[in-house]
Amino acid sequence: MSTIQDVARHAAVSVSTVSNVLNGRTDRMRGDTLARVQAAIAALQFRPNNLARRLKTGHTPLIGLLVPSIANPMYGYIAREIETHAQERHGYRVLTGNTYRDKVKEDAFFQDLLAHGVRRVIVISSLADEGHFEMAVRRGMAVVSYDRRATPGSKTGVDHITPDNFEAARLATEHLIAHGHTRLAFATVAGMTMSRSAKIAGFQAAAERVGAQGRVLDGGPLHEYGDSVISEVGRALGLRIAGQARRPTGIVAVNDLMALGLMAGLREGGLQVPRDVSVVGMDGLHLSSLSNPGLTTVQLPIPEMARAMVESVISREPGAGAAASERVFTPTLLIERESVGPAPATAAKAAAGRGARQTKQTRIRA
Amino acid sequence: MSTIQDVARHAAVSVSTVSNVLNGRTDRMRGDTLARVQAAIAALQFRPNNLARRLKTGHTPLIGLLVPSIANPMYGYIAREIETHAQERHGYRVLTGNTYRDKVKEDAFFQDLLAHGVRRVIVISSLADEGHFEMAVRRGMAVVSYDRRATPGSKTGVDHITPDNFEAARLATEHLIAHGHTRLAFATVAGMTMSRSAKIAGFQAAAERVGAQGRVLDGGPLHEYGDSVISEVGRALGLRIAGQARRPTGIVAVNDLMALGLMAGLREGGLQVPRDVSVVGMDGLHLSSLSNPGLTTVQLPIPEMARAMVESVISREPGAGAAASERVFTPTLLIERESVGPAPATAAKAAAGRGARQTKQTRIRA
DNA sequence: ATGAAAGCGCTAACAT
DNA sequence: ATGTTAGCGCTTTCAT
Repeated sequence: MSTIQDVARHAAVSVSTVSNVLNGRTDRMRGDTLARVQAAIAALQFRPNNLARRLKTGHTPLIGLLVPSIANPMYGYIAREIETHAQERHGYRVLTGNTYRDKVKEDAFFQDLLAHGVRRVIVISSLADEGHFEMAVRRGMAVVSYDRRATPGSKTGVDHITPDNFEAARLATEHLIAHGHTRLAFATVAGMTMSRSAKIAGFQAAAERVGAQGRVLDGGPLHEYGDSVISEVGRALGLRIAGQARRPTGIVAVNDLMALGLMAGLREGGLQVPRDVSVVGMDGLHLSSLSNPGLTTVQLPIPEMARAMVESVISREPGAGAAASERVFTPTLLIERESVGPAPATAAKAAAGRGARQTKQTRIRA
Repeated sequence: MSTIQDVARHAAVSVSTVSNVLNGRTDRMRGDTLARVQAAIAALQFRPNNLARRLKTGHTPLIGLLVPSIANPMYGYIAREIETHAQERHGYRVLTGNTYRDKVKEDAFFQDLLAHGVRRVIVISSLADEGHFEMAVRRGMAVVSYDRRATPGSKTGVDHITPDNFEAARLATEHLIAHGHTRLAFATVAGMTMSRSAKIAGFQAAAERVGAQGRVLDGGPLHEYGDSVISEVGRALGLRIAGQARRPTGIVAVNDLMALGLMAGLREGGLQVPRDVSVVGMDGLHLSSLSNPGLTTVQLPIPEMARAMVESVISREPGAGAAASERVFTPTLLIERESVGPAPATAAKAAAGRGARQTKQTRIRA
């Protein structure tokens, strides 16, 4: 690998002149000098060393990305959108870390980012405590957090980008209500995060509007390996529900993976979706179109949010402890597939139509 | 952020002494000196700057990871295993890039890694040409490639870690044969990669052994957005197959996502799995346990391979153009679920048992 | 318009 | 046992 020195020698100029062309200050030199330097750069296949550059400038085109587990298709999707946008629009690369929702691992990741000179980080976490983010900001980082609201009044300087979880859950619940369901349930995992409680609130608001019953069913805690097994919690819950005498007829799942697991559990428990119970997911993962029956779900604007996070974290001055900002992405879409049917009580006359199962992928504006 | 200078001043020693404790050369000093330095480090919350360290040593604890798309659950899974192992066992962090199987993007990623001082990279690619990897090795990188065999006789110095694709496909096909299927097909996407052709060879070897018919069905090219939509190719293929008069009764899919899409397409075409046609996947993704019917699939030893890749890329001397090594992970497992049934011709007497669908998750040793 | 030189924070000879 | 010092490759005043 050739260095700036080699180029300077080759072009018979000083290193500062080379540095100037590298940094676009071409107006400070004669045209032929510029040409000579450029020729030398090409001839030597010179690539400036980011390391040295950053040691000097304190800036590096790297974004840290903290996710519970990249094996979770939802986070994989977000991560891909983030990486692609950061790379294509800003030339930034992404340093990804799996934290398994563990505070110690999150802290360690922040430490390492700092040591690597990374000053911009996007956090997808569910830890209630935002304390370590604030510490990071104090240490000179720009951080944006996904799927949680800003703590009111907090001056952390952490930006927040989040889907409108309340609205998403409300939408899902209204869809069930529109199909005649009144025995409603919300299926989630143990542990309350901001996004989960917002979803529950949206669910209950819709249920209360029509005076329907709205239970919250907690499938239990996540196994240590994070969310790639959230579907197993759903499966266990589905099995449990199938065994209940007076079970709900319409269920809103906290996310698509949960919904998929739930459907599997319900099936194993001898129930049919949507004949016996209807299920709605949230996320709008591509996977939801593959299930049998196809999962009706509320699609979140992932690419838009990913883009917003990248813009936010790159535009922000690292370490500037401004007031915490917050952007909520609200128009959510309901993708109608086959996992929702009429409530069993009124199902009789619709039963004749069963069997002619086709892909109805209507998009309804929120 | 305090520097090594601050620590030295605080402990009233020289920077080299601090550097020595940082690098474990504690035997070169008196116990009380060591204690003072450690106290100073703690007091100042000092964290060595990786940047500066690496500028000096030329070494940085970072691994580059190149994947077609992290949104593909299979790659997300591998990436998580790689990251976790690299981090926990070696303190390495991972810089991930999505390349969409595009040579230009792959090249650009290698360039950036070089500029960032990253000297170790794990490549999950399917590009036929390995030329740019060899270039990377020549430029001083240690690279290990997943899911492809070493080019015989090549002195590239690229390590290869791969599942035994031939054996995986053979196993899947034998399972179909054991259920009486003789009209067999292999479902894949357009474009021949090493791993795909190995799978096809395994499929055909099994088919030929019993004189069965073994067609290769190509669902068409992947949409530009890479493999998160490979299932759509499967869906289209499934639909096409459903319309064929003399269709196969047993299908081996190139991977789980393809199988899931295939089942959806078959279903949309009015066919039932496994009554009308049986399907076997390959990968063993957790998702395959969620489908309806549950997907019978050949499980690949992902965690083991991920670990091997990390060990390989970390232990190898960067830039050392040794002979290309190759490790094939062979004992593959067949996970039996519900997507395989008896071939239709002999299905009559088994038909009575249908309906009592339960989760049979037997593991058969390969 | 171009060059000389001082570091950025750290490591590792090479002193002492 | 501990300290001094010369860089790693680059950017950026400050000179010329």
